[in-house]
Amino acid sequence: MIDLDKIEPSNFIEEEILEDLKNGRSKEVITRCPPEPSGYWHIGHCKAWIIDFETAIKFGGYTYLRMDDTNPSREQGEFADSYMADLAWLGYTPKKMIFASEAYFDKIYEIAEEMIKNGYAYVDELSQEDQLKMKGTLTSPGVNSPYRDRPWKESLDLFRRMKNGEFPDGSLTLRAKIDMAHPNILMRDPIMYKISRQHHYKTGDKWCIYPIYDFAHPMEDALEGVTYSLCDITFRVHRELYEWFIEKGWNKPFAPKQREFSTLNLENVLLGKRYLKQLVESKKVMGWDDPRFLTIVGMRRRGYTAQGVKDFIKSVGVVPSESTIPFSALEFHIRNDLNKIATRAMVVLDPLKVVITNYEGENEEISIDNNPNIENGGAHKASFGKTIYIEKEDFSDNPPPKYNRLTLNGIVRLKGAYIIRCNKAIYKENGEIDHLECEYIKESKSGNDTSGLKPKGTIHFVCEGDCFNITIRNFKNLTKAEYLWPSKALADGVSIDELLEPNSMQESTAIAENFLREAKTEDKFQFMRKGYYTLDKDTTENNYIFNFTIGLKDSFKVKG
RNA sequence: UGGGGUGUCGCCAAGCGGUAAGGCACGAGACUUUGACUCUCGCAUGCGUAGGUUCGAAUCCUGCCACCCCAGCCA
Repeated sequence: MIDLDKIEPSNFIEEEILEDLKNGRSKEVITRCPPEPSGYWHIGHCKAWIIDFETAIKFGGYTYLRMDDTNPSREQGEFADSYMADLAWLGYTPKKMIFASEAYFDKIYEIAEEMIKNGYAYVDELSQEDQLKMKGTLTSPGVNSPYRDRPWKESLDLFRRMKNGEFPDGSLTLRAKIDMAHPNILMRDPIMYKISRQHHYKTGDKWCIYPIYDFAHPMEDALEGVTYSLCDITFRVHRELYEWFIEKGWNKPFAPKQREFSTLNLENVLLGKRYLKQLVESKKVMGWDDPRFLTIVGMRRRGYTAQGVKDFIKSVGVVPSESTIPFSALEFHIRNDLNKIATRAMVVLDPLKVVITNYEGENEEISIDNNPNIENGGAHKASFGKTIYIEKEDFSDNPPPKYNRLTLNGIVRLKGAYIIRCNKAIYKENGEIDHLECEYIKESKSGNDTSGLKPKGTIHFVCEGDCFNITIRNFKNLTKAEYLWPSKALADGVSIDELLEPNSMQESTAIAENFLREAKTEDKFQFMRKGYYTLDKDTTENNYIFNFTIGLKDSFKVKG
């Protein structure tokens, strides 16, 4: 049993729940994660699901995964499995996976009949256009339908015949009898059931009438025993209707509560389903799991961690007010988590050959810590020898101020190995550097340094004979930085080609220490001094592909 | 013009009548065999605005202003 006195509510919803629990309004916290199975989840959905699960967990309750599949024209069954996988990745296990259609259609229908008998609902014969005309406007009241006050027996008979398929699609509707002059337009006799002969992926052709969200959702919540139905702020105005249906349609001592929080708005991120779909279908990206997408599968392939995503969502907070989050806030949490878990490795992205002139014989073994931030994090073997490669940018024959790397006649430490001094740069005919000639300081071996030398910098390297070529997929933001709101830009008429950042994915080759051959798909690494990378699923034995996840912070600034 | 929601640092966000937490970003410095990490310091006389109540107001009251959402047989 949870000790209520020990719970610290972290937002306004939790405060209310705690209060309910303490005064007996609620006995337990049961939430639901109700996707409409019609597309892939993205980081925006994550916020809602994380709140659903975390809220329940905090109070010792649980969460159902409920497919909100009341509209046969939109849903496809193929997504259900992907949702389970996405939740598993986020680290959540639903109490049960439920298909609303399968589990509740019969009961919701019975409730509708009861409501007709109690005078709370009627069958309307008005066309969709006429209903719209009589709805009124934001500032003027609506007009009652001529069928509004027909005897309940007549409505019940018509409703049953609707169900039996006696009327064409769209000809009749079941409407809630509330108030056509209500200031909240949603309360002006909203539709509860429509006639639609579309094939449903789950219930097949069993039904030709389908309940509308506003009626179906509160009934599903109630039937399921959900105590807190958490949703985004869009539904704030629906709350009044939700409560009306609970009162008139459910009317039992227990009643679920709907509470709302604001949606997640991330700058520079394209999330609209139709736009992503367009990019996938036109092959401008690799698929729904393209690492440039912030779909869950995309983030996963990019190398983001579930923990990082969760930390980010939690940092944003649960409030009812709209907010806009800069992308750097997400990056901070991803980097932060990766720093804790990623294995360090040495990879040279842009190689410059270095010959150690005073080194003779076989390569020798050196040791690289897997992660200096983890106590007893272990280490792996690498090599040092006659020929090595360093980054081109780690050498300069004309160094800017405060340059801590290798210079002509300067010294630098090779990570995990020796201090070297550069004696000579050999140039090609075109003036570019071809390779360097350096000497190593024998008594400066890592962990055993008696040289007394104090180089200002440490650089990474790989050793010939103990390395292999890998493919790097470099990513930039999918859309141009000047479009803070990509979806809005598209809606405003900006073309997709104008919006897209050119060459946001580019492949290159790099040289990696042999240790990386052991990498498995989705393993996460920090290529020291460069950034975080993860092994892509496209990897083959002869072609290791690493996706660039995110760079390290870099406070070195070259002036001028 | 009706109804609902929201306004606290560049961006999030605590605050719930006792004198503005924290994080991101940014800047300065220390440390460092990753220019990472870590650490230290700086960063709102001010809480949309105008009044009022109070010994005391971001918090209570009143008026005004700004922004967002709502008229699918979508969710």
